[in-house]
Amino acid sequence: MQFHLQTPSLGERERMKKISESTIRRLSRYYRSLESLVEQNIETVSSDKLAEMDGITSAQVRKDLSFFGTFGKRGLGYNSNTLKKQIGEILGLGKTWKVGIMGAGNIGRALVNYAEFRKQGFDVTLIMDANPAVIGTQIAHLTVQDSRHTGKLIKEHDIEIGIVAVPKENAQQAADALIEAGIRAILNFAPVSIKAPPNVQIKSENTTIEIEALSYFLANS
Amino acid sequence: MQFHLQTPSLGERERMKKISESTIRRLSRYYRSLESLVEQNIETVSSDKLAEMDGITSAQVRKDLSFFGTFGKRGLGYNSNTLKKQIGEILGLGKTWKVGIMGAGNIGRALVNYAEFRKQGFDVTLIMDANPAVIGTQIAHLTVQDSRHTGKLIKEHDIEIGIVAVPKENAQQAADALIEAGIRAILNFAPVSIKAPPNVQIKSENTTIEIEALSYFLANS
DNA sequence: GTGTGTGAAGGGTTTCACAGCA
DNA sequence: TGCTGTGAAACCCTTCACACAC
Repeated sequence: MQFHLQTPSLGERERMKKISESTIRRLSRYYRSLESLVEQNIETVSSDKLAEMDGITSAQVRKDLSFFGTFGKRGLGYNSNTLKKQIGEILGLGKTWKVGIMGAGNIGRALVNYAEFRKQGFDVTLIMDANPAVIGTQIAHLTVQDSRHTGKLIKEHDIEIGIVAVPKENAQQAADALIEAGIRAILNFAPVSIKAPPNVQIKSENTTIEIEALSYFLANS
Repeated sequence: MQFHLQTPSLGERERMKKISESTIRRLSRYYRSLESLVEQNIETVSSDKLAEMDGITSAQVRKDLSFFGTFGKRGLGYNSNTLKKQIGEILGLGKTWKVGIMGAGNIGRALVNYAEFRKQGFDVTLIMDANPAVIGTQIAHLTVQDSRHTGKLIKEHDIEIGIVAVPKENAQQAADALIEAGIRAILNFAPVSIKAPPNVQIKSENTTIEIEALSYFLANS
């Protein structure tokens, strides 16, 4: 892949200065913007345009990209489709990731049907719950499995990313079961922070925090 | 309220150095941790303990609080219940905020029933959709309203916080309708960035970004 | 001329370390 | 003694500004 000629390899990148969390998140945004440009058949894009689409500065866009290689043509800009693929590669979207969900409540069920996931290569192939009344029921193409067998199920389904979608009281326990089963990347929807060893990556989606930030804004302006 | 004696008033705070987004988000986390301590009848807490619960440093906790006043007793720590109330006050949780949802799909429906919202004083009293097949149907205690009447509905229900839970193609348009109706705080669940005038605050919940950050981590380690 | 890539400057946030008070 | 509150230092991230390539 031509891409690899201009981009540092994984090994090199590991030796390099650590890439910041915010850069990664913006990359994900650029990716989405580029997707939309490609759909509209817009072949070329400048850092200025990309910045405007995401409400940031063009210098930020160029700096973010510069950590991973040089992707543009001076005086011209970037090829939308090529840049999209290159960012996709950086983000690890080149492969399909197998995703397993812990908790078949509102959130768990919604995520099984979340079209954006499959579109980006996240394949939900397992959903588990502890409630006997829920185990065995069908959610789209999946049958809810018994979370007492987490270890076995995770291995059988080759799950690489775990999602915690259980009530906050059980969140740590659910995460522990996933980690125990070898999962090293967890997306947590419960409104508590989860403890994990440093080799396990946890990201949280916490609606309460977002809406309280809005509350703060409204209360203080 | 005794609290106001030691804490800068809104007016004072406005004149002060702007509080960072991350500080606000951490405040929201401390609030949740304190809630749990209060439930366990733990009366006193140190910045160290609070930090440990949230996986950060104690200096960070003390610094965050110091922007708003002095809440602790040297050599002792903080009173859990008092600090909880004080942070709640800062975050504007002293009042009930009326919330309106745009979009009665999976996410919209899940949010109507989200217990954590009501618990923190966010009261969902309106849900709207554009689809005639959905308008008029019941979701818990709410009847789905016609989004063509957004302006009127928002005013009738005194909505202060809007939630965008429509497909990404319609997200900007949905936000525009809310802003047009006078909404100044929007929580966006669509995976696109929304443009708004500077006096309107937008927070986004973007699951795709979080899971792609996990993908990056797995692909690069 | 146009827009990228990037060192250097600037700004902001976190961590340090300790004075001060219970 | 123990833990808070906080200036100062360290660190990190963003913005600037311009050489350079197309």
